[in-house]
Amino acid sequence: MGRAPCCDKDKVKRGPWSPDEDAKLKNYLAIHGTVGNWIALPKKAGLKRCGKSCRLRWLNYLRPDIKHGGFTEEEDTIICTLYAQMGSRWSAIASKLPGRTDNDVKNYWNTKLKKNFMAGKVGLKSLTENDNTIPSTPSLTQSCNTFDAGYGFNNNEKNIGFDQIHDVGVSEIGASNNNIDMNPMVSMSQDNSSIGVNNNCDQAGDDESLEPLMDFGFGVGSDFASSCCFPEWVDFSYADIKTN
DNA sequence: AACGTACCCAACCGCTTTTGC
DNA sequence: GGCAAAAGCGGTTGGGTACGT
Repeated sequence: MGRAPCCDKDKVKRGPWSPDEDAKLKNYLAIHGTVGNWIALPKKAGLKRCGKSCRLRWLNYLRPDIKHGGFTEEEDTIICTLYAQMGSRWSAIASKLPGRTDNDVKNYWNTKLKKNFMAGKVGLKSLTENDNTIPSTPSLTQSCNTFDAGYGFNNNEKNIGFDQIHDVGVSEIGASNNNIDMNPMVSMSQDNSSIGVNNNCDQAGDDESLEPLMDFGFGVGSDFASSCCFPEWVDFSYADIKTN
């Protein structure tokens, strides 16, 4: 038994919205506002639509503050930066882009931006002390500074390439995980789609000792690994952490 | 011109989270 | 605190269009 459907699919219209339906929805919301019950809205507004469909149509298309044009380079950079930091949390990413919806950002990423990102055509934004663009997050890794502590990376260096962190030993991982406090190794998975932490308590190089730490959710090609860089402030605390 | 393929994006689906009783 | 309903969210689908052969 699944969850009960939110509406009777036989009695509601589906598919693309007509200009007439858009007008009805807009008019209703102009008078009554968006605060209220979306499930009851279609009936009140004279629409044969599911409430969820009405909500989505309003949020993704009809809202007056929606931007309908193409994305700017600045927006590209912000999306890539935030994606690297928090993964596919599209609503959170969209909230940093005025006028953009989560659906917009998601579609744009999946169809265009991901490819450009992989190809290294889109850079990542560097974080400064006063940069409010990026939400503050608990840090799993201290990123560049951590690397810097033991391995002499220049603190002013903005970018660390995947090829640089491939199999590089680090002196400390920011998270307090007792299993990885003995000189862990950070390694890329074979397809470069994830980073694992190798607990040095086990024999180095033993695949079974590789603790998956981070999964990017996309198969990063070797081109990407060698061409793409992450700035020092990027942490991956929001990335999916797989357990065995 | 006809066909196949790739791309774009609106909309849907269903799971998770939040809210109200 | 428990439950149900509503809202929020991310993944996926499908129709339309552009482009290449």
